Amino acid sequence: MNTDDKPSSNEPKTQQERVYMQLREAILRGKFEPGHSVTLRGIAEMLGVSLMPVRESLRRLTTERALQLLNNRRITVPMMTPEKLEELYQARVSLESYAASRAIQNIDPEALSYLYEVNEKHTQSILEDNVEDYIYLNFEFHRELYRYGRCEVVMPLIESLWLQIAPFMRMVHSQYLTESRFNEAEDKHKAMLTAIEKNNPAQLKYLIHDDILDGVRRLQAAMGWPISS
Amino acid sequence: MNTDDKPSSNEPKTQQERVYMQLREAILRGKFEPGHSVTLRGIAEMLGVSLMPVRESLRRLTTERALQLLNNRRITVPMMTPEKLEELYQARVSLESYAASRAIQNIDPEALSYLYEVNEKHTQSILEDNVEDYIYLNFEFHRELYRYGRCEVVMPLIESLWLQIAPFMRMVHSQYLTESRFNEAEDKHKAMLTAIEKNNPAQLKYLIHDDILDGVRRLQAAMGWPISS
DNA sequence: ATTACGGCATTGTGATCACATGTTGTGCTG
DNA sequence: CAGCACAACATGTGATCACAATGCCGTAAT
Repeated sequence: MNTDDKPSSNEPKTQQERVYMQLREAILRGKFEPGHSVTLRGIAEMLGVSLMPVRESLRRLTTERALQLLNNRRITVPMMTPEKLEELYQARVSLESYAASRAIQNIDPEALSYLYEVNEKHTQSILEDNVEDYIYLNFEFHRELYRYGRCEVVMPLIESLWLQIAPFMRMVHSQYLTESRFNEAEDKHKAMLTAIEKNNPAQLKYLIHDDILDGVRRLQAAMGWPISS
Repeated sequence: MNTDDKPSSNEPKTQQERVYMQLREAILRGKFEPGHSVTLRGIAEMLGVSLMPVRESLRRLTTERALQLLNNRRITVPMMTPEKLEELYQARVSLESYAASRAIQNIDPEALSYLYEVNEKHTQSILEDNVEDYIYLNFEFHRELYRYGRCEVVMPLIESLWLQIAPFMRMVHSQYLTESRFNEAEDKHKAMLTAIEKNNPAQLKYLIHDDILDGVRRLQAAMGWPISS
């Protein structure tokens, strides 16, 4: 009798969903190298499942532009170009600023403390030189923040953008290390939490813009590209 | 020898691609009714193909949020809510303004004349009460405009948003008829083309915002929802 | 008349095979 | 040694079957 209109449950029921989540997390951890090709049978063997769940998962990921389906029927991790990076930057700023401005009014003390906790782990990952944790926890912090904006339309778009830049976050990280060691005073995430506590949406949006731009600048530097305005 | 790195060719080679394009166009024509369920075998029988291409196509469309996969394993056309509409509005304005501002500098006279042509057909569809053409040609005009922005990242996001509102454009259209007949002076698309000719990005962005907002308002009215600011 | 139960039909998912296409390696030829 | 033809392999796509889960509907008990 339970018609159960909810779009989907949280715990994956199908293998396809599990495979998708695993691949997704792997991408968001920077485990996928740009330009490398991904094969159905390779993934299937790696995860110990048959081809079908992998097929559907990769179809999802190509739709989200996390992977690319060349017309030689080969699936690869897309490369980056200066033009794509510029677009990713603009789109992230627009959508994430919006998500943040919606979230700021719904963040209660409990949520805030959890954000502090995530950021603490993020900081730890930097000190420990754990690159994959660094990449993943950065996204996790942003996701946890925007979560309270309840953006059921915008959030999937943002996550699609994340999947597209994630493979290049290793370069951002390495650039991080070469140019300057982690500085507590420059903890942009912590500044965001302060802006939230002071209920200052404008400041929060500025910090998000700055945070995203910072990553873009590092990636441009690591790629040897000219730094945009 | 041709490695052919281009992401995909224009002409669909696989059945899955053909099925996807057909379903996509059907959605962008308003042929899919909100709340209705879509079945694999139903589509397969309708299009005369087997289950596999349909499976992959529907997986793509659910990823783009054009369709919804309930946890009863049923695929349906999503309903609209005031909150979703608000998000769709904000996201469309942000992304389409950006796409337009990028496009305006690349539109040559030839492109402009084609845009006039598309808009002419769009106007025709209104006068002929051809609802599906009206819905589709509206998107087609915007797509053709943004095309010259060469937004390979942002464009897929915009199209995802279009797929989500398309099923509700019939209501926008009917509201169009009830409140006021088509007025040549109110042809927003023509005003956009004028803004392009005068090379006025700010005006173009304003007109796009206004055009999108106009549709949102009509939908809100048709749904009996309060009109947002 | 209403509700609960049970059997049947429908539906998405998973598995397996066949196949067209593209890739790679190898040996022949100039 | 370079260039090319051809075979062997790898890979995504399509088709078909099996199956568990879900929905649907008629029947019967209260």
